[in-house]
Amino acid sequence: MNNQGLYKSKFDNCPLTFALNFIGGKWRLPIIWVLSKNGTMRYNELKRSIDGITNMMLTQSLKELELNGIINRKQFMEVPPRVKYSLTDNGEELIPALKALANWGKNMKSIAE
Amino acid sequence: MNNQGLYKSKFDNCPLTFALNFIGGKWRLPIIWVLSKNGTMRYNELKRSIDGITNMMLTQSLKELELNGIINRKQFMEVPPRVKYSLTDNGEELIPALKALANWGKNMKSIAE
DNA sequence: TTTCTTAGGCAGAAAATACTGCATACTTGT
DNA sequence: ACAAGTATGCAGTATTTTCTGCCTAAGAAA
Repeated sequence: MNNQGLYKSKFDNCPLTFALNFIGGKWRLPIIWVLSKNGTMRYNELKRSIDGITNMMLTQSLKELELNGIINRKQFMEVPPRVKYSLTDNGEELIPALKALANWGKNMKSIAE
Repeated sequence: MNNQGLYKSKFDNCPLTFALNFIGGKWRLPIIWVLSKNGTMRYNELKRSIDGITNMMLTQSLKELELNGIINRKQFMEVPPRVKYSLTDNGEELIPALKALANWGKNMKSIAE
C-alpha cells in the first residue's frame, strides 16, 4: 500500500478508516498478531509462522510497520545477520482489538462447522 | 473478494485470519462501523455516510455482509423501493473490536498532528 | 565437502480488487 | 413540467496489491 493510504478523503474524520490506513493490507495484521503471541521474533520465524507469506511481502510489510511506529527492528551487527522484530508500545495497543477480532473469528468458525 | 477468501490455507487454524476472510476488503468494516453508530440505515444514507464509496461497491459489500450473516436486509414492498440495513447479533459482536481499532486510530491521529 | 540458514532484494507479471458511465421505473419534491 | 430520490446493476477498464524466480555472502550444520 502506498503512503497515500487506502481511504483518501482529506476531510475524513473517521478514526476507523484512519486506523485502517496503517494496518490494512493482507499481511500487516497477521504479522502484528504473531508478534503479540510470541514477543520478539526473527525474520524466518515470522516467515514460518505466517502461512502463505512470501519473502517480498514479509519484507515490505515489516518496513511499513516499522515506518508507522508499530514494530521495532533491532539488528545485531553479526554475520550471518541477526535481526529481531517486536511490537512497540503503540503496536501493543492494537492487541485488544486483535483479540476481539480473533474471538469473533473463533465464533464464526464454530458456526461454520 | 471471492468466496475463496483472502487467506487460503486449509490448515490455517488462526482465528484472526479466519475473521479477516469475512470482514476484509476496503468497504466492509466502514459499513459495519457506520451501522454500529446509526442502528438501522437505508441504502443512500449508507452511501452518503461513507466517503468515497461507489454504488457498485456498496451493493456488492452489502450482499457479502448479508451472506456472511453480519447484516440484515429488510425490504418493504413499496415503490419507490425502501430497504433498511442493520447489524445482526453476530455483527453487533464486532463492535468492541471496531471501537478498539477506532480508539487506536484516534491515538495515531493525535500523534500525527 | 556439501547443504542449510540467515535476512533480505528486483522488475515485471499476475492476481485481486475497485471503479466507470450510464441505465432502470415510479413516487415525491420543487 | 421537470428534477430529485429510491435501490440497485453490468462488462470492461483501471487501479492496487501481491507474487515469481532467482539471487547474495558468510557462518553453521550435516
